[in-house]
Amino acid sequence: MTKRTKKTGLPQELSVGDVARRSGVTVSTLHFYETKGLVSGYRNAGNQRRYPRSILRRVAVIRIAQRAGLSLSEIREALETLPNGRQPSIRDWRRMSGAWRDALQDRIESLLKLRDQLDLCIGCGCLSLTDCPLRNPGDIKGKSEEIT
Amino acid sequence: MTKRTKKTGLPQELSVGDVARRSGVTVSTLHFYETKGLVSGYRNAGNQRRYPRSILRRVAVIRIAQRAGLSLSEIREALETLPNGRQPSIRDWRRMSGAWRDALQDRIESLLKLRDQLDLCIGCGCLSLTDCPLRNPGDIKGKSEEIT
DNA sequence: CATTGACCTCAACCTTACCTGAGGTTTTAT
DNA sequence: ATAAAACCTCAGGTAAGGTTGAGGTCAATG
Repeated sequence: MTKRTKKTGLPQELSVGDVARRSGVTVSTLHFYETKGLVSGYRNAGNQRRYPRSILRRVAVIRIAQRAGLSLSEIREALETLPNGRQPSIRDWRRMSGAWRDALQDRIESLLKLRDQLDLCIGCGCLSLTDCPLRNPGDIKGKSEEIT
Repeated sequence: MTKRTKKTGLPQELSVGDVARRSGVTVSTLHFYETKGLVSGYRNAGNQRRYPRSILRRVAVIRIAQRAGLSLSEIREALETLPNGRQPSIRDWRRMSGAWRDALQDRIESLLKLRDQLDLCIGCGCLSLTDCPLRNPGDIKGKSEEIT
C-alpha cells in the first residue's frame, strides 16, 4: 500500500496494487490497459507506476462501457476525444455515456426482436428457410427452390 | 454440386459445399463445427463428407442459439441431450429454444438494467463508488473509507 | 539492515470462433 | 480422357481480452 497522507488517511497517489484493489480489476489487466492506451500514469523514482485518483473513475468508465458492449478499442477512441488527455468531466461523461446508451439500446432492440421471433417460432417449430424470420434475419427471400 | 435426383431436382445427400451454400456458413466453419462435435455426417467412398438434409436445420439451430448468446460448447451440450443423436424434432426444438429464450431474456434484462442505470447516471455523472449503481453492480456497500 | 511483499519487463500462453494455405485426392464436366 | 472444380488433412494464423511465469528490482516493516 502506498503511504498515506497523515491528515486524511487517503493516499494522494495510487500504486497499481491500490488501483487494482479499489477498482476491481487485476494488476495484469491494468498493465494490459496501459499497453492498449486506455490508461496511463507516471513513474516514481524507482520506475513503479503511480496514478492520480482520477484513474479510478476512468477504470469505472471503461468497465461500464464494456458491459454496454463496446470493444476496448472503441472505448479508447471515445476516451481519446477528451481534450488533451483530460480525465472525463461530468460533461464528457454525459456525452460519451449518451452515445453508449444509444448503442446499448440498439443491441437490446435486436435481442428483443430475436426473442420475439423465438416466441413465435417455438410454437411452430418450422424453421422454414424461406419463411421463418429466425432463419432469415435479413428478410431476404430465398430462391425459388425449396431448401429444407 | 452433388448429383440430383431426377424426379425432384433436390439432392438427397449434401456435400459440404452444398451445405455451406444453403446454410450460409463457410466450408471451413462446417469442418470446425465437426471438430467441436456440433455436426456430423458420413463419408462417401472417396472420403468426402456427405450429410442428410437435416443438417440444414441443425446448422440453423446452431446459428440461432449463437445469436441468442450461447457459446458453441453450450450449444453442443444442448444438442447432445437429443436422444441417440437424433436430429431435433419439433418437440426437441421447442424444449431447447424455450430454454434459450429464457437465457436470452436474462441477458436482455441485465442490459435493460444497465441502460436504466445509465439513464439515471448520465444526468448526475457522479459515478460514486459506494452509491452509484453503475459502479456497484452487485449492490455491495463499500468499506467505511471513501474511495473516489 | 535484512527480509518480504509489491513491482518491473518481456515473452509465452489461454480461450473462443473461426480462416488460410500447402500439398494431395476425388468428382464432375467437356 | 482430361482438365477444372471441389474435397481432403493438417499445421499455423487471427483477433480480443487477458493471464502466467521467469528473472530481477524496489520499498515498507521488524
